[in-house]
Amino acid sequence: MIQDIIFSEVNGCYVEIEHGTELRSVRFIKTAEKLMESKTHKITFELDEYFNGKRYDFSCSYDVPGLSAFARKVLNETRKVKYGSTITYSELAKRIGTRAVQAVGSALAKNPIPIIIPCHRVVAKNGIGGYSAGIDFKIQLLEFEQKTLMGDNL
DNA sequence: GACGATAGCCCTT
DNA sequence: AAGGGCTATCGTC
Repeated sequence: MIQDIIFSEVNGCYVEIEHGTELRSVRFIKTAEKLMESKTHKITFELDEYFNGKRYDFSCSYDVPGLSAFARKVLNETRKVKYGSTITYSELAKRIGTRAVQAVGSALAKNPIPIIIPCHRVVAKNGIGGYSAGIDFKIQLLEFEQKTLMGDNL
C-alpha cells in the first residue's frame, strides 16, 4: 500500500491518496505543518489536475472492498453527476429506485474516495446537506467547479 | 410565511 | 435497537 500526497489550493489542505495497483482511498488532511508531496499513481496526477481546474473527470478503476450492494449503487449513481452540476439526495434515491433517502446520505458519508466519486455534488433539497470533511469543503469544491466552468465558457 | 418538532423512509452497525 | 450528510407535513408564531 502506497500513500501519495498532494496539496489542494481549492480548500487549502493536503490530500492523501492511498493505493496498491488501484486506487483505494482519498482523504483530506487538515494540518498546519508542511508536508512533502508525493505523486506516483496515475490517479494522483489526475487529482492534481482536477485541483488546478484542468480536469473534469477521472479514469475510473478503483478497488474499494467492503461496501454493501446498496452503497455501491449509490456511489455508482453519484459518479454520473457531471462536473459543476448538483443533484439532491432524493433525486439520487429515486434514480436507484429507493425511497430510503436518509440511507443514501449515510452511504455517501462513507464514500472512501471523495472527488473521484463526487459526493460533494449531492445536496439537500433545501440547503447544502452535509460533508464528511466539513461542509465548508463542500462549498469550496462546488464554487471552484462553477468558477472553472465559467472560465471555459468565456 | 417561517421556523421547529415530528414522523416516516430503510440501510447500517 | 438506534441512529443517520433527508424530507414532507403539521403545529405554532
